Amino acid sequence: MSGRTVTIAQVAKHAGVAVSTVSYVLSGKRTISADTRRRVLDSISALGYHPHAGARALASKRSNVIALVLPLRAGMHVPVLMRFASSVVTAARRFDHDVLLLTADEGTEGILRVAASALVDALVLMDVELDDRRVPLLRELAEPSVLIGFPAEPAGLTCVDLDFAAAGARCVEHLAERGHEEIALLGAPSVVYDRGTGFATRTREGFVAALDDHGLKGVALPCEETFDEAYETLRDLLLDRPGLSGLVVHNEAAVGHVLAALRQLDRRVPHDMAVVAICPDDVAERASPPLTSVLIPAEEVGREAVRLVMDKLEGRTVPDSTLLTPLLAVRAST
Amino acid sequence: MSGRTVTIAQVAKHAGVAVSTVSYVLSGKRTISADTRRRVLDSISALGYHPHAGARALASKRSNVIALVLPLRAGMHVPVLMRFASSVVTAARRFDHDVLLLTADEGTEGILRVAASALVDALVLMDVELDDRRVPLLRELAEPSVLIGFPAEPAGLTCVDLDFAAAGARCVEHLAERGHEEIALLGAPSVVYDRGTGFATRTREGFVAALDDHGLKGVALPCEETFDEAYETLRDLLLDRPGLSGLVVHNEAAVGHVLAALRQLDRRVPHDMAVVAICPDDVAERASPPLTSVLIPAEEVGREAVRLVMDKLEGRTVPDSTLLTPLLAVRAST
DNA sequence: GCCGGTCGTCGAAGCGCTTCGACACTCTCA
DNA sequence: TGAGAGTGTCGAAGCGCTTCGACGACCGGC
Repeated sequence: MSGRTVTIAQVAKHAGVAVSTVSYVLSGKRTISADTRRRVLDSISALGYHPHAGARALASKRSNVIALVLPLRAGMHVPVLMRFASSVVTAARRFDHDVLLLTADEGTEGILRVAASALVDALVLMDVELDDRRVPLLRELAEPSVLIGFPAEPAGLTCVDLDFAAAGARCVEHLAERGHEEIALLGAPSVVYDRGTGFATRTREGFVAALDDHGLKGVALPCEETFDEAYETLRDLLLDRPGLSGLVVHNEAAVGHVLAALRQLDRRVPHDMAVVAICPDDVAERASPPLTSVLIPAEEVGREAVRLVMDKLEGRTVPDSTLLTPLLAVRAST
Repeated sequence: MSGRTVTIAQVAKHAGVAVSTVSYVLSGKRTISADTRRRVLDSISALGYHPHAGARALASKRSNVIALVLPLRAGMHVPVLMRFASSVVTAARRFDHDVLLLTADEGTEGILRVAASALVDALVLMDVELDDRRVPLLRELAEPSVLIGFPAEPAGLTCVDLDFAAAGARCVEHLAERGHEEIALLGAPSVVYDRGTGFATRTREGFVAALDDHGLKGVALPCEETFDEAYETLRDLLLDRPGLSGLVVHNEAAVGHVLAALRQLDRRVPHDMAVVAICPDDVAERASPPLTSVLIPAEEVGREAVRLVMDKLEGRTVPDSTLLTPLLAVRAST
């Protein structure tokens, strides 16, 4: 509001107290009388004071900024990533922290840079690969970090994610309950499996294991994200397995194509083919018909990641691994 | 690399020079002999020195961070937004700046906070509405800002965007050249028009004006983003206008549905219906058939926004308005 | 009535960096 | 040969904040 950068000294003068008193009012680290506190707070809002972030960081060794490392690689579904990202920002603000956005082009260099320069206090990493180049660096860093997703060797790291194995299994279970005996999983594009991305692999493992448990026949296939490729995959699948009556789709970008392809192939949903999706709620709801789905709790994951990283910042010990239980919402497609 | 935070004083000692000399080597603001410079740079890498961001910001009054304000509102196509965002990050790094991510939930408060606390030097705002609540604030701020998109009253602001009016017109022109006489624009969801978002409105205006110029018949309609709604819109449109032979689709999320609906309605592309899309290249290429499209040059827009904001930071004067010329790529759909 | 213990506040010492003025040199040119 | 103009480097003064130790004032207990 007012002219040029207001400093804590001006606030102190205006309120008739010492600079340190203003600081203690703001941080609450020492008791301040109600009267003084009010005078100080009044002065702060009268002058429109905002503490200088750099000065604060220098003196307190805390920048109140966390890094969000978001590679945005091929085959990742961007809207889903953004829901994570957005919930990380919201959650961070609750802890009075801001979020610095790091993308992949700088590689691990960028992580080192923002950590070593004390630009950030802590890091949240998304889109984690099984064999992730960032992981060794994280182990060396003094700054705490939390991964959204699991690398192959998560020992000593803090990871949080939906329990995708349980999600895959939950879909099978649901279809088994509905009496289906032969089902298929259409997953991520094959490039995602090739890269060894954890969530895709783990869903498939959970799916395959559950097939066994329930005595069902079935198969797990990758699924590309163009209509034509999805169509072909599905057509071949139906030729191969005429008894197929249930489909689990774990691919937000392809789910629309799969439904269109089923339409084209004259399979009605759910009458001729039951479909369960693993995707965010809004995608499932907007499909036609609305899809029974295991929702990806993006908000919860982001919030949890921030909570964990803040706990680590405060020196509290946190569990290495946090798996969120999948929830299945029944809609019109099964 | 090394133990704990290395300071400039340690580098100076290691290199046998004064602290200020190290600083000048880093900033290049005074001439330093080649010999000294080398000794200093060697010490820097030997010790693994990274300047403390907070200290630097405090002393230099520059944080080397810019804010990216990204509301993520309903109806916006997230992957497109993220390409902008990602190119902003990349471009900012070229200028040795990092990017702080701000979302909408804090409202204009957040903008004021990061600017007043000197957390950021400048701001880039995305997803600008015609009547944007953030605009008045920007005018008051000492920090320079650039908008990606145009508000209704852009005087005194710096705005950059694709020239959507020209894009709409370019599509019409292309279809006119191909001999089509009656065409339609399927645009954003109606909520986006209702909100008065600039790019949707301006495309429509360009489209309508070009219709006139080329003596074509046609109509511009909003288009929702579920298959069913897109299907209905299209079916009604075809009933209404049996002579319709060309379609312009300006809606990344719906373009797949429109193609699926045309398939379902037995209209082959491009034989029975020519389709031009306004969307990123990869969406156009991945469609079946690949779509003739006006590409949204996300990378270029982001880069340009950063260039402008850096120019303003340096005190250079910049044009109020930067419109990027649309480029049409002909593919299989026309 | 004195002692020890909070409570509330202050002053000062940094935090790690940039930048300004000063200064010792080395060249040039008169 | 000496004045003037660069060069290259240094020391010190901040930048705005947090935090530590100090110190009155006030409390209850003996």
